[in-house]
Formats: sequence, C-alpha cells, structure tokens
Amino acid sequence: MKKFAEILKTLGEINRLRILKLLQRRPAYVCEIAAVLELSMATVSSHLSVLKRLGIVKDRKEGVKTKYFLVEPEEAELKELISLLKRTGEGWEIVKKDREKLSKVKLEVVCPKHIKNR
Amino acid sequence: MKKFAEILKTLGEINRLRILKLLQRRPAYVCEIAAVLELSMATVSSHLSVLKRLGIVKDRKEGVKTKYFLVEPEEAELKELISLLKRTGEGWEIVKKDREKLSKVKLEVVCPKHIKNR
DNA sequence: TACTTATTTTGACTATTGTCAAAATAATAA
DNA sequence: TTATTATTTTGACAATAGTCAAAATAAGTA
Repeated sequence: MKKFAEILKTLGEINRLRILKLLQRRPAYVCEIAAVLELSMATVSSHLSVLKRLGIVKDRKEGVKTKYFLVEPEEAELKELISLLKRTGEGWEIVKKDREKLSKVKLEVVCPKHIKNR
Repeated sequence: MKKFAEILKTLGEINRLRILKLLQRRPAYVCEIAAVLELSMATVSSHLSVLKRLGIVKDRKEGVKTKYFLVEPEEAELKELISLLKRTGEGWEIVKKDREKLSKVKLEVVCPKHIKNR
C-alpha cells in the first residue's frame, strides 16, 4: 500500500504530468523539456530521476546529452494509471501548448547557452 | 490538469487511502476511524475534510457525532481512480488489519475519553 | 592535454503537509 | 441554564518537496 500511495503522490505533481504527456509524444532531451516547461534543467533532471525510480521512464546517454523516453511499467496498478493518463490528458490546454512547443524546439537553439539557465 | 494532479496527490497519502478502504466497508464515525488508525481525531477530521472537498465522501450529523460515508464522485477520472482503488487494495495487509479492527470497535468504548487523545 | 557543454548533484530557500495539543463549536443531557 | 462530549479549528512544529544557482560530472572536441 505504501508503494501505491507513493505512485499516486509521484504522479500528482503538475510538472511531472506535463513531462509524461510530452514523452508520450516522443523521447526528448533534458534541455528540450526544460525549454518547453520553462524550468531549470536541474529541476527537470530531478523530476526525471523521480519518474525513473518509479519505472515509467528510462534514459539513454547520447554523447553529452541524455535522452529520456517512456517505458511500459512493471506494476499492474502503475500500468493502469498510465493508461488512464494516456486517455485523460489529451484535451488539456497546457498539454496542447507544451506539445506545440516541443514540436518547434530546435536543439541547436535550445541546448547551448541560448537558453540562459531558465 | 491542475485538478487531476490535485486528485492524485490527495489520494497519494497512506492514511487517506486507509480511511477510504475503511469506508468501503461501511460508514463510520470520526472517533471510530481515529481508533482504528491510531491517529488523533483532529488529524482524521482534517483528512476527512480533504476527502470531502474532493467529492468522494460526505458526512451526516447524528447528534453530537458525525458519520462519514463514501459517495460516487462526479468526475470521470476520479471515478476511475476510485474504481482502481476498489479493485486494488483488497489484498493489502494493513487494510485487512484495519477492517478487522473496525469490525470489533465498540462505540461506547472508543468514543468517550477511554481513547485518550490518540 | 585543456576546453566546452549537457546533465546531475549539492546547498539553500520557501512553501506545503501531516501531525498533535489545546481551544473553540455544536449538539445533547441534566 | 450548565455540563458533557464528539468534532472541528487553530497554532505550532518537524519533515518533505519543488525550485534555482552554483559546483561537480561526464562525454565529447580541439
């Protein structure tokens, strides 16, 4: 039960939900996510590590960058929650905006110091 | 989306989950729940008010006591989450223990000051 | 080797949360 | 009315969480 509560609490954070809805579109680098959400990379990185610990995202190093992507979780309850989130978030305004932004993000623009620590 | 995160976070608290699993058995008074969970009535009352605000429990005054009971929530997502919780919590050890305790609780014992502020 | 750069970690800060004791409420009983 | 009692509210506290800047890492590149 403790685990179940943990899962719910972890998913009950708006920026983590936004990240998940982004990753449902396509894998992304930390710098891209940070640019879309307008959060520091430190913050995004910390959210991602929480999601990784939960077993719903994984990462792959690509040179100096890290690409994060969704994976099918092990646990049945988590699977159900993710499926609910998949069905549920599509109409939200912020999700549409975030995805629009993501589709326009240019790595060369967003990753070097053009994005000055925001 | 903010609302959805809110729901998840609210449900992601172990004592609130325990309360919901109790109320799935039968309606109960604050003092009964406090006795079963071994928490102060103040704490239980505060959890209950959070759950009430979410629209998954309601209360009815019975003299000096307040009886809390589950209601079918309005929102579709919340409905799905509650249904998941219904299917999901049955095997948990703590749920079985809590329910066992609840079935043995005697109002006359548990409500007056016999339970000394725990 | 030294330099650059995306990421992660650390440290600090603020806001929020879960908890209880004590005070305040509200409903009944005497 | 006054007393009793279950509940709620308030105030305080410790623990946790989200955030960022700055430092530390790690993986290139020159």
